[in-house]
Amino acid sequence: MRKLAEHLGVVPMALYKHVADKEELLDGMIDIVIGEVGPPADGTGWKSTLRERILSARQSLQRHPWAPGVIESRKDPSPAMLAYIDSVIGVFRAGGFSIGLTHHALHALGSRAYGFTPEVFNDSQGLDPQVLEAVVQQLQGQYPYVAELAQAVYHDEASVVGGGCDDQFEFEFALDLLLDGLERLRRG
Amino acid sequence: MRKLAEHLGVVPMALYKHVADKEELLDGMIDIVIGEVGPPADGTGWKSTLRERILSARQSLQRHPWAPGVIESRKDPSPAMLAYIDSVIGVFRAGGFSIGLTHHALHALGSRAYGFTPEVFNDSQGLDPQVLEAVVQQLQGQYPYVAELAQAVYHDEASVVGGGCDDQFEFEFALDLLLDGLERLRRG
DNA sequence: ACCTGAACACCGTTCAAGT
DNA sequence: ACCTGAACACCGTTCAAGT
Repeated sequence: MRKLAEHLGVVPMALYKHVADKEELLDGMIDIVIGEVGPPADGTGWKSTLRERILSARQSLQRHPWAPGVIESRKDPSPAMLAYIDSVIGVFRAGGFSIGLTHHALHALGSRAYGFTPEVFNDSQGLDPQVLEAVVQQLQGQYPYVAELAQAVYHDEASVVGGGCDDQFEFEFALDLLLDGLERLRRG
Repeated sequence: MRKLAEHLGVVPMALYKHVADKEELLDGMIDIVIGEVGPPADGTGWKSTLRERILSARQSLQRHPWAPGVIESRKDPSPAMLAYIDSVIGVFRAGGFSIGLTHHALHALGSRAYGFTPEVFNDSQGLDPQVLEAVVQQLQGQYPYVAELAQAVYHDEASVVGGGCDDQFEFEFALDLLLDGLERLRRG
């Protein structure tokens, strides 16, 4: 709040005439971001409709790196979140999913439904080949499998793409794994 | 830090003789939690081995509700995290997964590999039927699909289990969706 | 080796007051 | 209707000092 006030050239307490507290501010910020997500383009089957929509949400969120953390910290869904999730449920239902399966599907997608996945291990940024070599060397003894994986992901791909892994690919990989699995369950 | 110090009946600064800063304290705390996870019981195929291990990790984490949030906030993996993840990779590799597919699999599992999923919508706690009715009534207009789902999850199941959804079931549902999909890719 | 006290640089937020 | 100033109740952490 203090930083924002300073940025606006105003005293901290001036903000509290426009916003009840910090939580309300964050709620509003998220509402704007989610509101930027385009509507679902229908007519191509539930899977590709949902796929495009989720990837579109991902694009919106990528313009605001702070958003995932804030979204996770919300305790109640804001109106825009409800509207978005309502339309996602709508896609499932129109695609022939039962209410129960739709419910499980939402849980399975988790935050991915909003276009992001909170990453516990971050291996996406580029790494100096020399630093990598040293790290791998250190891991080798106690964590041989981690070392092997790090070697493969960074070193082997480094010559081609510049090292590290492709976040977009990983996101789509997991998304498709889930969507394909859900389609199978829907049919069964 | 101040709360912890008070809890220990000591002045805040006394803690800093045992720990460099708050981050180091949190690192140590999650090291202990991850260390509690039992070793993988081998000999039943990669899928059930990994399944049991992840569900065991989940059990450990459930004893410490603060753990998921702290794990996500770590920027570098602690030794126990590395050891755990090393053994998970080991299960994949022993099961015949290529390094590349193992890498994608880890990303797809995400925090689920550690036994938790950060939930963006929390519908697990029990709800007063009267409150539910009022909420559903309000949602009906603007968010019909959300209303329908809330109705189904809370009301219909309320007569049987007491309302809300079964976190354990949802976790296993998503986990199996991913593991089954990975098995299919491994074969292909 | 371990603990203490006072202080610093931060937070979000209240309250009473100003225009 | 909007902004201000001083203050409160918190944080994590430094520094110099005590046993």
